[in-house]
Amino acid sequence: MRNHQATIIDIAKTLNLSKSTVSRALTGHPNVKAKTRERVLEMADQLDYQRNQLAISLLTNRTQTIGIMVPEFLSPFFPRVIIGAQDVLAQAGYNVIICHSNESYATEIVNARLLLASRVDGILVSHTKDTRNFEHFKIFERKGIPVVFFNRIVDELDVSKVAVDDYEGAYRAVEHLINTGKRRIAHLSGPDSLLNSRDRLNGYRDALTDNQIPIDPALIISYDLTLDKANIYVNHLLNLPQPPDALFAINDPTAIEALKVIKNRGLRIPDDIAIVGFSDDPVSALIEPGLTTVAQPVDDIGRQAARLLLNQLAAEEDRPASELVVLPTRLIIRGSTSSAPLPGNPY
Amino acid sequence: MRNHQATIIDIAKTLNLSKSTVSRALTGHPNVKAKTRERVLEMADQLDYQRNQLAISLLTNRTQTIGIMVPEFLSPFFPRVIIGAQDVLAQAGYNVIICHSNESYATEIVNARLLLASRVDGILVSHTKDTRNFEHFKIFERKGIPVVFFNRIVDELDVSKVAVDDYEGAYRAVEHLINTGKRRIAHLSGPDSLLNSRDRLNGYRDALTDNQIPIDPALIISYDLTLDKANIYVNHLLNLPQPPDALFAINDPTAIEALKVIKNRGLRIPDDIAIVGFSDDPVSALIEPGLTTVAQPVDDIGRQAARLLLNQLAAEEDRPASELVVLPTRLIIRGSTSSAPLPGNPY
DNA sequence: CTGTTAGCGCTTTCAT
DNA sequence: ATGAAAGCGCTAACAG
Repeated sequence: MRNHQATIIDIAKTLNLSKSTVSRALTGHPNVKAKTRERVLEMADQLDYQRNQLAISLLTNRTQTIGIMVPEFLSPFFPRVIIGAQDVLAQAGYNVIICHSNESYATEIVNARLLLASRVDGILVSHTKDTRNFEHFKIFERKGIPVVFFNRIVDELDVSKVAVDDYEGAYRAVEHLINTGKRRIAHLSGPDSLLNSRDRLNGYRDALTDNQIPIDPALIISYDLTLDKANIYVNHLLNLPQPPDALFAINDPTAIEALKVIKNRGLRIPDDIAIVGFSDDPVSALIEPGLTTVAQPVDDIGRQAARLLLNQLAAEEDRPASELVVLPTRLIIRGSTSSAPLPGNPY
Repeated sequence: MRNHQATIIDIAKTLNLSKSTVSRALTGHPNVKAKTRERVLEMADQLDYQRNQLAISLLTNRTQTIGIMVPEFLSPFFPRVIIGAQDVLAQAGYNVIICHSNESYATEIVNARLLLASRVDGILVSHTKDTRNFEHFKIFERKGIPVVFFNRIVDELDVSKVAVDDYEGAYRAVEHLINTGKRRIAHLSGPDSLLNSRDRLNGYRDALTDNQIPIDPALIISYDLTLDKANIYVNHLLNLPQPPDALFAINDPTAIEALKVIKNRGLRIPDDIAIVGFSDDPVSALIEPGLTTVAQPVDDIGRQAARLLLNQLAAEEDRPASELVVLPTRLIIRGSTSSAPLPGNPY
């Protein structure tokens, strides 16, 4: 059974004060006699009083709560982003509600409604791979609730965004493969609905073209990020009449799945086929061989996104112009592309 | 700038109705003319109306929100538990606020206050390794807000709890090491403040004793789960005059850290030294050699904890008796203890 | 079927 | 320095 939760009225009654005075004492208003404040504080403590944030939020139209929407958080990427964001937001006095949509567009819409009903003051979003309509985010904009996209960002919304330089990261990765002598470089790409997926694909293409390597459409496979599909596609690539001598994967989980398949088939990595991933998930340093990968500043993505949101929140009057932050990536070379790791390489 | 958010009063005014009628139409109350309901719904849609959950919560004294407190969520364990719990809770119409205390007792207390002020209907808790005083959880109990502990549970609170059979899991793991011929089995244990740490230690001890192997205190090291310390302790163990021939680690991250140290020193696994972890983090199957580990039903821990909480929530009158659920573990044998994996082993 | 009224817990004028 | 009263958005009696 739910017990009665102490309210300022309870404190007021016991102390023979008005609730106004109690409220003032509790919030640190100057116009309260020191003695009175002391008595109020003591009684509040004694009654296990906790201010009811709901009532305050209803009054002020501010919940001090930020919603974070991510497509999943089983892989280590999004939890790390969330931790970074939460750190910055907590410092500014904001709480956080986390929603994960499990890569489902329908769930994402439900979650958006939920955050709207919870009256969050702003949201941080990385959309699902199936999201092509962004109407449910525009509602926030119309209501003046700031939205910041991160990692998976969208052109068609005029909001602040944080991304990494996916094009550049992909370009450098493929360039590295070319430098190690690879020529038939396959790309296991993500769905076309994701901008970062398209950017990485473009980086891959341009790196090949700039190095006079023709693009072979048979070596480019776009898939929906479901790992068992990755398995199928890697096998498909290896069964080609002219199989690839290198694979650039859209992300680390995909690369690791590929690595497993390739090892199972008894091929040598990187001699028969080299592999590069994207993100530098912690696993990538632990597996054998270590996975060469494009590292993203994961924490920073969250921190920056939170800061952009705070910028929007700070503006009392009309919304400040939206900002775009693009963070750099860093190629980390490990055994999956280089049998003799460079000396001095910290990995 | 924050725009005005449509309220039922806005709808009522535009339609020349009373707000009660609008409220009834919106909540699906039967006593509304079909035509009226239709007009209300249409106008609500047109105005981007979203019910204000704050107002309802203030009225009903129910927020339909559950707080989940975890010590960290960088390792994959807690995110997986949270996903399981969230799944069950969402089905019952509850939202979730996630707090992580970063293994800090002080942060945990702050988070508890926060959840109290947010008026959550219940909480799921796994406490920090530094939590020895549980007063901040007793406040919930006093207010009649149900609390369920999971994974890291506590004897001194009379609440529902979900754990795995840590003792049994540890016992079987050590027994397995003995069966493979190991005799000097070290244990890298967790802090004494965690019950599951103590239980695993007891399982380790009893397995040795039952097999007539004397317990050597020099081989038991209790540490604070900070991975760089694990590194130091593993080196320390290997430097002993009589180094261990096997290591049972409190969890997989510790085991993997040990594995790295041991490989770096050029020792053979499992011949020179075998390793067993605890939890079966996904990494454990990917590293080389694969890590033998005690698997926990991670999803189920979250689901069960959520169910126990719903049981408490469902009870209108006095609180139902608290329940204890102990889930089984399963030993998964991989290369770190067995150079020739058993045929038919799915891993 | 619809309108009126009270009140959830709190902050904030406006009086005193 | 303190009290009285209004009101945030909503639901739920209570009237009609």
